[in-house]
Amino acid sequence: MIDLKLLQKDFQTISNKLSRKGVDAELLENLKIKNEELKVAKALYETLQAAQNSMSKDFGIYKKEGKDTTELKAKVDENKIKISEALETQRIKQEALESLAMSIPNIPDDDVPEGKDENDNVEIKKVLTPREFSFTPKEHWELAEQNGWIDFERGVKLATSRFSVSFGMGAKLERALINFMLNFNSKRGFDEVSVPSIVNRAALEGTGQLPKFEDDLYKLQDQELFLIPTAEVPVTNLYQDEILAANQLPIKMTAYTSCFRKEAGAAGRDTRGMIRQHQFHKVELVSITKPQQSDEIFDEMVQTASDLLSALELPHRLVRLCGGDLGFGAAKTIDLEVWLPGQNTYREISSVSNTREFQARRAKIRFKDGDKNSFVHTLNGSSLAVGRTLVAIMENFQNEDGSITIPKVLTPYLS
RNA sequence: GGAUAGAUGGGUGAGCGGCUGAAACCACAUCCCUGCUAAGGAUGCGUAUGGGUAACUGUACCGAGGGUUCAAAUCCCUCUCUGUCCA
Repeated sequence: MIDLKLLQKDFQTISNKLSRKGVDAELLENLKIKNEELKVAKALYETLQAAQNSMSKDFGIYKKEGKDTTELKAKVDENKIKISEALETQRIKQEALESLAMSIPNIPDDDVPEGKDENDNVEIKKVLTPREFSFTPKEHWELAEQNGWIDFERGVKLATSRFSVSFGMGAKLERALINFMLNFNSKRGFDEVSVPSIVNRAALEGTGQLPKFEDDLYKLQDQELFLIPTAEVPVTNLYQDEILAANQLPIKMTAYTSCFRKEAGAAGRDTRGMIRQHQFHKVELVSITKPQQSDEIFDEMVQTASDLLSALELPHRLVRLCGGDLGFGAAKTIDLEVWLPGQNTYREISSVSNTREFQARRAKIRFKDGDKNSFVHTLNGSSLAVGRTLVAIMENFQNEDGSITIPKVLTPYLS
């Protein structure tokens, strides 16, 4: 959630910044007005309530002293009607404000490039050089089927389209990758956690998936519970509504979970293969930091994901997302894109974001900042998407006969 | 699924419907005293939000949501969660 005080104080700046994320100034104007209206309504209610409280106190004193309370009672009853009216207006204003405020995305950092969509993202650097093939490299689905690693039809049989099944070495490799990634991240100081795959509405509101993106989520039929679209949700919300001690920070965590996404609006995109599935494995990094250390930790997370790809000998590049491509909660994001020779292109395999205090404000995650409480910064990033890593391994390590060489670092995990 | 007990501030744990935003203890912070593997004393110490330069002060919050009342942590209802017992 954006800082309403800041909006009130420096409307133009906020509005300019958010316009880069495609937020209409009118919407913000509206938010500002709603905020002011709420303040007025609250002030009225509180004044009336103060009067009521003081009269009630008098009432007690009167009774004790045996004085007549008829007149006071009349006054108090009259005031009571005004209070209930004032309270109702305040409640309506509050709801209006909240529902609007919760749907406004985070303010992008100043160094976020201008741009409309992914075509305006800015490459930072390439890491490792893609190998030269003496033959035409195949795409991963062909290799996956040829090697008997992945069965797309049977996934559909069990569930629906965009589900797949891994067999044999395909399944083993997935498991090896998960373990390798978790160990790698642990060595970099990210503590391993294992969390629920189902979360409640408050958790999703905390990280920003709700209320705006309910269509992307799988929801349980009988309860207000959802399948997680990313481990970011349960892991970040671990500290929801808590005030952390300054010396607890930074908290750096890594978690493996399955992720579930409806991929609404992705019709026709990546329909073939396992680039875009409804269920996929992912190892995530989440950090909770003091504001002044979040940039440093952000870089550390990007570096960790990049080093992980390098350890797997996968060529990749770092891309700074432009304003228009930035996610709802992100102030800045760097994507890691892995080279896929079969597709002859770089594809997203990790996305590292600093949400600054956007999620912390929603999830009420604070820390003791000297003698006052401040919001923490929260960051998240994949390290890495397992399915896409498997895809990258297949395409980069393929041989002319369609067989696949296993990256050296994974062999200890496969014995 | 049924029965029953419970849910209070960082922790333990009091709390007659009004003087309770909440005793006490622990923890924590600052200071004092003293000095030896310690102890003692003083003060402060919940969260959010409004007003005020500040001192200070208004409002709300004792699992959540409703209700009764001039007045609710305290009474009533519903729900959630936890413990125990039964199936």
